[in-house]
Amino acid sequence: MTAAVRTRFAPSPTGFLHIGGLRTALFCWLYARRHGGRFILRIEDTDLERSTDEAIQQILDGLEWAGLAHDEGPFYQTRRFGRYREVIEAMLQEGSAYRCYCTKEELDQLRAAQLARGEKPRYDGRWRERTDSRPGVQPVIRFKNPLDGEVVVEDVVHGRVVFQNRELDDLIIARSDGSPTYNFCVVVDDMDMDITHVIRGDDHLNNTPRQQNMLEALGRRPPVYAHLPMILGADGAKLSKRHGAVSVLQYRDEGYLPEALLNYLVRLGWSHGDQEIFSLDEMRRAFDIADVNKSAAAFNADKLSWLNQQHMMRAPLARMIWPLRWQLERAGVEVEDEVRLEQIVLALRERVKNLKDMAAQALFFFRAPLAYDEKAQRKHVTPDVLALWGALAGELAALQPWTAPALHELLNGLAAANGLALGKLVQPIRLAVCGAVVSPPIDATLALLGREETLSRLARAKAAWSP
RNA sequence: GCUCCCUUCGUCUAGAGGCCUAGGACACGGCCCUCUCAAGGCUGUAACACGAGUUCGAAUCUCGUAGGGAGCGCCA
Repeated sequence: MTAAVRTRFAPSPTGFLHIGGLRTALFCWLYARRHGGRFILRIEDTDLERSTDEAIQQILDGLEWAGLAHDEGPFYQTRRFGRYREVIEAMLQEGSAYRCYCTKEELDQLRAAQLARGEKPRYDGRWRERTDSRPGVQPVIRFKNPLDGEVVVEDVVHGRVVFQNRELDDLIIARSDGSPTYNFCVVVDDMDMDITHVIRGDDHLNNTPRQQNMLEALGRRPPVYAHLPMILGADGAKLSKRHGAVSVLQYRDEGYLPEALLNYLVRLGWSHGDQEIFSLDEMRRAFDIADVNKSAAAFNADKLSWLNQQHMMRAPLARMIWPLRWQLERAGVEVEDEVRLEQIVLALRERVKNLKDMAAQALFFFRAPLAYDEKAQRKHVTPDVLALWGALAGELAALQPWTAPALHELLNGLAAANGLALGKLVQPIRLAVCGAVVSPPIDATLALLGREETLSRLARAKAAWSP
């Protein structure tokens, strides 16, 4: 029996959760779910200067909105300082770590000199074998990295990556104030939390050999590593605020369904034959970390939009209600009637790309238009049609029942009887009730609007349009 | 600068030596459907970075070159 899969997502709360982080979380989550394992959330907040509670909350909110529930945690590194100290003490005892009394100035000087010589800047190990100390200097603790030989990282996505130990220097694992550093905490945490699969961005690939060396010094076998390709901005440059390095919560605000965002993200670097649209369940069943490819992917907002619409068209109506209602509220309209909301979803979901637009397009169902599109008015409102408005109003008033099919029949009949193409009759009506000439089919629109409101808007329009 | 990683249509990708005159999707163009807008159907334009090898045969293997990215912090 193989050990249960345990993955972790370990963001540092120095900013919001963005697309890249969410994708990493998604892959960790999917992999754990796929294998009946556990998904652990760990907050890497050892940078006391830059970590904030707001950022932590944002990350939690973002993951919750996305539906990526963790099974354990969140664990905070700041609450584990005692444990780190304990491990460092042990390493000092058995000689895999040592105190270094170099000053920052000294190190800066060393770096500058190396750079000037065209060398890779790195610590030269000058305190590695010393046992004395330097009065007045608080030492840092460094890990004693092997001097020669190689470290082989067996990466699930990149394959075998070999590093030479002589390229690696003795990194600092505890600052002079005693606080532990990232590369060390990760190792201890992954070890203590029994993480079996470390899935993270490939910007960490270069950290991996040192982490593996530390793990070895601690007497542990390395976990399985999977380094995911980066996500680039639409122009192929590094993701920045302009591109989509915005909080994932902003996607919620813009009217995206989380399952659509996740679907978009899962296809960045991963594929399953020719399939483009995945439900969460399908993703879970089909996903395998071994199918992830190596190259960075550019973010494409058009495709995300398309996917969002596809998911809206496929979603159960009930699932669409709360986000639509939320968007409507943000647009200033409170709606209680869920049946009506469902009908609106039905009428609009194939004509908009997101819920925010859906709410905007739905507004006329709740508020009569304040103005009419002038261009459309010039084009569609003719004396011929206006002459029919009396008859139209009369027939509408008498129509039984007030349903889309009945309305359809009525409009068709009226147009035919007067030798008009249906469009000639319908566009002015559309303009009268919506204020514009874009809406769902007119029969469905009027059916949803109701008889009373329809008649009142027709009358208002007629008054506004009559010379 | 050094080390590591990456390289198929504009973009996301399929492709694991012959199935490839390179497939799908988004976007873009055309046609159809049609009361508007969409959605949908059909269809078109468009790619193996370059150069050497290996092989009967290479998008697929090897080596170079070029381009891009990451790391080299008492940041994570």
